[in-house]
Amino acid sequence: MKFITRDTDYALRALMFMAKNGREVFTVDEIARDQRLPRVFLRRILQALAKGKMLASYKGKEGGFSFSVQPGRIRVTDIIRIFQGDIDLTHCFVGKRICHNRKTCAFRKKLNSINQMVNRELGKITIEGLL
Amino acid sequence: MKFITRDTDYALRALMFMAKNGREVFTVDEIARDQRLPRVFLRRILQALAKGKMLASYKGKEGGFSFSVQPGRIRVTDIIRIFQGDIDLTHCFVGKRICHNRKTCAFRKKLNSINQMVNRELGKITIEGLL
DNA sequence: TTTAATGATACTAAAATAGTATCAATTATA
DNA sequence: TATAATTGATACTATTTTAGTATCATTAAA
Repeated sequence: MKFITRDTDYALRALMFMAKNGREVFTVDEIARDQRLPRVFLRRILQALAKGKMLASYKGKEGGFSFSVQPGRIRVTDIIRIFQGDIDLTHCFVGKRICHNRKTCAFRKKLNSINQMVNRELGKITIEGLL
Repeated sequence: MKFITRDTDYALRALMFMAKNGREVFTVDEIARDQRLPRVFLRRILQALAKGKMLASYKGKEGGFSFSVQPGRIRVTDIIRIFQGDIDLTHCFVGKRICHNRKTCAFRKKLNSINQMVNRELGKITIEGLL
């Protein structure tokens, strides 16, 4: 059961690396080298983080990526959301054919409360907290 | 984020159907027909449930499947376990390269406690409880 | 103007999931 | 005892998702 996909994983590693080395701007290449991650793939990941407003990006020579949000304010759930969408454990009964009574369904209620709990707890952990 | 795969889903539906129609023995075909599930696939699913000791199976004419555990004692987690393995949300950092300090890692601790909670809560719901 | 960076996007590869096909073994019953 | 109706086992195919590559365009510093 895969809860964290590789994009999320690599993103977290990259962000942790950046946070640890409190510098300003990092290029894809230096992160990839240090963390031993596939460059081109990592690049797309950092681009996504930039689109998701977690990082700022600078094109051209001497360019790279820097935090646009403090590492202490980036939650694990924010990263998961960018790569895997909202955490939603309630996509259970495919097509929902069985769930006529979605509002009263005990299973769904239970899944919902579990879901909230997972979100709440993961929302407490930030990049900084991971160091 | 897919928490429940299709096997698990179909298995739950089939079991709910069986539990609802308190009869003894059901054939794959009648369950498939009623629930509109792909027969051959469903068959493999019921076979797995039999291997997992949730159902008893009877070969030959007039054969089929029946509960070998009361529906009130079959937990959702039992079914998930059969098709998706143990619920484990802690498979995070691929290869664990980053997690030197696995014992002290705050993230892992958090994931572990979330995991326990999910298991505990889903362990409270049985097939009977889903009806 | 060159070089070192990201932006965007199309493509390929690998793995997981979903589903089919088929033959063997078993059992009730005509 | 032969037949038909079932599950057991297993190999195969198809689809979808995940992982990763290739490449050209754009930007900006030196």
